[in-house]
Amino acid sequence: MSSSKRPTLEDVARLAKVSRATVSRVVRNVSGVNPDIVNKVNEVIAEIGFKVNPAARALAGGSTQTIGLVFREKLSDLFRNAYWGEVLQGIYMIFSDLNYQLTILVNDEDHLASVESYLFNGHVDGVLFLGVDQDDVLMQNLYERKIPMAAMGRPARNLKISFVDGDDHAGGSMAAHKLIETGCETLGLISGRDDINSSRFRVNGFKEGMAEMDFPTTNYFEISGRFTQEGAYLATNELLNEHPDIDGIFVLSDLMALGVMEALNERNIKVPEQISVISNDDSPNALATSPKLTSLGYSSRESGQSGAELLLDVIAGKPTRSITFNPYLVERGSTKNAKK
Amino acid sequence: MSSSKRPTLEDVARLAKVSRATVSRVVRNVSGVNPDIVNKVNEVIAEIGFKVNPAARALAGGSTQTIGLVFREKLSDLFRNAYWGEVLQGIYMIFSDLNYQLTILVNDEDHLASVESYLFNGHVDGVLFLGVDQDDVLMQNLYERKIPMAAMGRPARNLKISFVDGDDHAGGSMAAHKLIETGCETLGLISGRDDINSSRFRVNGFKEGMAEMDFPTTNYFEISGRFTQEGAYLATNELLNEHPDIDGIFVLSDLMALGVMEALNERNIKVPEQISVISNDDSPNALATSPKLTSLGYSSRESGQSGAELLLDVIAGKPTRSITFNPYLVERGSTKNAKK
DNA sequence: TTGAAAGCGATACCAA
DNA sequence: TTGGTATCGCTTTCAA
Repeated sequence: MSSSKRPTLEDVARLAKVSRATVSRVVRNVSGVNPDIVNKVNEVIAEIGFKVNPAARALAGGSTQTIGLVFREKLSDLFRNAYWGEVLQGIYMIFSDLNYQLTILVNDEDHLASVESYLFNGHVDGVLFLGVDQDDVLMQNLYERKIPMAAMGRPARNLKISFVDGDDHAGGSMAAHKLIETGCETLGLISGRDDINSSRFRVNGFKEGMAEMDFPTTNYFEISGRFTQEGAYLATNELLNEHPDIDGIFVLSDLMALGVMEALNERNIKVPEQISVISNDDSPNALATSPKLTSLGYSSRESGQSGAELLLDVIAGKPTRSITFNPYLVERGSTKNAKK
Repeated sequence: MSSSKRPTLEDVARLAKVSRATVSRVVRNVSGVNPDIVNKVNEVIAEIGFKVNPAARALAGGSTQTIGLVFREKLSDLFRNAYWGEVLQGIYMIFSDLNYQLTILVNDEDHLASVESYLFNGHVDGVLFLGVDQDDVLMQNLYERKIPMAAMGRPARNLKISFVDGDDHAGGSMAAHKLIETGCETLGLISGRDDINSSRFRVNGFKEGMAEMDFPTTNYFEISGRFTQEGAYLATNELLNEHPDIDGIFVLSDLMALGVMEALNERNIKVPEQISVISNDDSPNALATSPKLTSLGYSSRESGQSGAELLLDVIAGKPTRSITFNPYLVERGSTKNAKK
């Protein structure tokens, strides 16, 4: 009796005794259809288990129901950073509820051309950037083509796109205050990469925090850990070789903090007795060390949700906007208590 | 002059003075087309920058060029496990070269229905499982519908599907040998979840290893860490409370090992002097502890590549097959040297 | 080996 | 508010 093929709009139309156009309207929730007809059509749809064919829809000019997720790091690096897992979880929650598919795109030199061609060719309804470079070619190009997008992280200033970000500047400042308040007298900062905005912002915030506390700039030393565990390990050793009197370290990510702790451990330096450490992300990585890390964070899962919602708004044609999350400091074992 | 729209097959056909059908053949690399024509067509394609429209292709019954990646864990948990990053990196390498898109699917209770409907509705050419449950409803259902698939990990025995796996049994055995050889006399094992095959296999392998070494079963204790860091932390404490004389621990994943080390640290137990620890995965997580973890591994990135290739074969209609990677033991600081 | 033409299953414009 | 219908761009018989 029933054909072996999947039911189509046409089948629904025939059974409901209406036109395909009407069924299409019902399916897309277009207003202005007689409620009785809506019910009738929905009944038939449920009965025969109709599902729109996304390929047909896309071809006919409708939405693709897919979102391009652009990662800035190699996937293997990405997965070392539990922070992104939280973000992604938030993103997935929003999109999967709306039946959007997420497709993985890696924004590195090897894949730039293919990713770009993919994105330019109408495969996606919008693009969400996980992390932003200072000078992002892909983002720039997509921007020019007016492809709907949003970013987790602050884009270069000349791009008017929606984004969500932690207030990195404020976070950096908080770290400085905390370290100084707990008695540190010589500070080291393990930075990430200057081409990444959030990295620079945190550094600047840290400096401002020191200034606010009238901390002498001569007692402050900075080095890059390149946002990798290994890089931070090396950086820490270099930093301490040159400035053995450092007693407080601010490191810009939990992942790098792993490298810092490793170096400190090897040197038999007690944390926080000899050196206090403040990290950034408040990710599960911050719990993996001993002592556990005092870390700056903001709700990463929630921020992922916000990013998804921002993108959805852009796709819907709403104006771009941005959301900033205030940082909080989770005090764990790697810092001392504030002095009176 | 040039229309603002993307060039289509038809445009190519016109310019090359052949039929659409012929162009289609050239594009799909179908054999039996006059070489001269192939060249001509390819020239035109390059010239006007033609790209096939995937929606049209899919609608017309061709491939979708997308692969469904099925994750078994919540994304936030997944990202705590650097192991999967390596696997995914390998997978991405293969598929991105072939212009396949990867779409993220999470196989948990909340999403089962939507994921299933997505997969059943011809959105993908094939499905790759990242991790396998003992009793995987989704896999079972896809199997019945004969949707091309492959798995990272060993599926339930009644499903004839392609998979790649480490030899978990052998790995478990190696761990037992190593621990016993280095002088441990009371062994604890932090298992994962019994419903996950690789977990059970490792446990069985471990037991067999003990038997081979004539190790008394009365000196062996087992507890589940549920494959989470927190779970392993709790499990370790419970285990040591009941059996304080344990001097060797085998824990089934690096992630869980983080929890084990945390517990050991809190108890001021020296590793490996008082307790030796062997972990499993040889992932970046194994480097995050102090001392670093001796861990069982097999090339995870390579295995990801193999998984991708296996799936591609299935999609191409080749028979199912499986690949087993032999485990190796990376000795780091958490174990002692073997006694003479 | 090549071409003609019939779909594939929606969307959206234009009338009614 | 509803329906008719052209259209999207490609694949795939079937003939020639």
